[in-house]
Amino acid sequence: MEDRASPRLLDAERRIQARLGDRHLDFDSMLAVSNIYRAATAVRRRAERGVLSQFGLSWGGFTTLWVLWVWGEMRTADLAEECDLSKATLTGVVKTLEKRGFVERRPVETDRRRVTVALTDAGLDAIERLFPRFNLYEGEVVRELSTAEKQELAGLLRRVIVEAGRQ
Amino acid sequence: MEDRASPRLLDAERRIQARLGDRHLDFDSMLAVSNIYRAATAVRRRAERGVLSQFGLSWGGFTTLWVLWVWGEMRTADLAEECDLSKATLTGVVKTLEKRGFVERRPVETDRRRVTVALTDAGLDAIERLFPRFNLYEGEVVRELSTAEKQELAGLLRRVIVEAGRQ
DNA sequence: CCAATTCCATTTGGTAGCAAACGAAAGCCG
DNA sequence: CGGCTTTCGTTTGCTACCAAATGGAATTGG
Repeated sequence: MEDRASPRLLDAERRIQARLGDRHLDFDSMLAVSNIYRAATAVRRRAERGVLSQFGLSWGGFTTLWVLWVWGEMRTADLAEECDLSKATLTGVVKTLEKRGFVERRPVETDRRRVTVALTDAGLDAIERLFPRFNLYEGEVVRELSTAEKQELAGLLRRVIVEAGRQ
Repeated sequence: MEDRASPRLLDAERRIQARLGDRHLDFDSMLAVSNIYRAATAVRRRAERGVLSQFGLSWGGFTTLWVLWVWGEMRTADLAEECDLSKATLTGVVKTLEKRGFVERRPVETDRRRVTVALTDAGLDAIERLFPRFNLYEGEVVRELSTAEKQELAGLLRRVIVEAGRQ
């Protein structure tokens, strides 16, 4: 692999191994995991500085808007689950989206503990204009990969998600 | 791919396409990108709730400790670069690590604007006990992948990192 | 029915993360 | 030198993120 060939990485591996003494180092797993994290950071950063900044949205804000667009009005708990956020975090994100006028909270008549969240007209307009651009951006960051490689990547990651998701 | 086969995902794809009308949807890129982000979140969450919580460290705190361990005392700017954080963020992380007693700031004699950061004895002890466990954890989250697949994954991600890194 | 429990979103208190503004220190150059 | 510019790390102001605590609302058992 090209990663293996990088002199910088070989140096790092040597240094780590030196500090570990004769203990085992699982370098392949280390590289896979750290690249997952680095890729996510790079991808998020680029999106937030590019497409998303035009609408004043964070990654989490965009995701929330997108989920509401695709699935429609939702209860807070389900929305959090779908966005892969804690309920506490979602409360904050929704607050920000409300401030921007993209989203509104609606009390549930039958159960006054509950609240649903739905897109406003402005929110609908924003996501409809934003999503095609976001999808183009997604295509750009994986432009170096063939269709088969994109699917391969998604599949490998999916297995990691499942494994890491167990508790 | 199994992703393709999931009825939930097919439903989502249909709903998105319905909202897009006849505009093009690059579903493969979308799936690749969103899985990168989901995997990173899952992996980070599991690490912070597991190994890292025992030492009261966040992902960023661990990374910083690890970089200092491998590369030794470093200037703030270089450390931020190596940890893939902004200088501002690193200031905060170092502050937390100082509070925990893992790290210390050292003024640079020859240039009083500069500061270096280095592990304390406690920090060295922590990372030496922590890293082997962390590396085991890394092995666990990618346990479903063969060595070749781990390398394949790392390589694919690397190409995404490079592409997303261009501004 | 009412008391105890469970369920729900929010609040609280903490860390992490960024960009932009700052202030101090070096360096530059006439 | 001595003023201008650049280079540092930090601060400021904001959003995001979590776990745990909270308080109001439903539900359940007796």
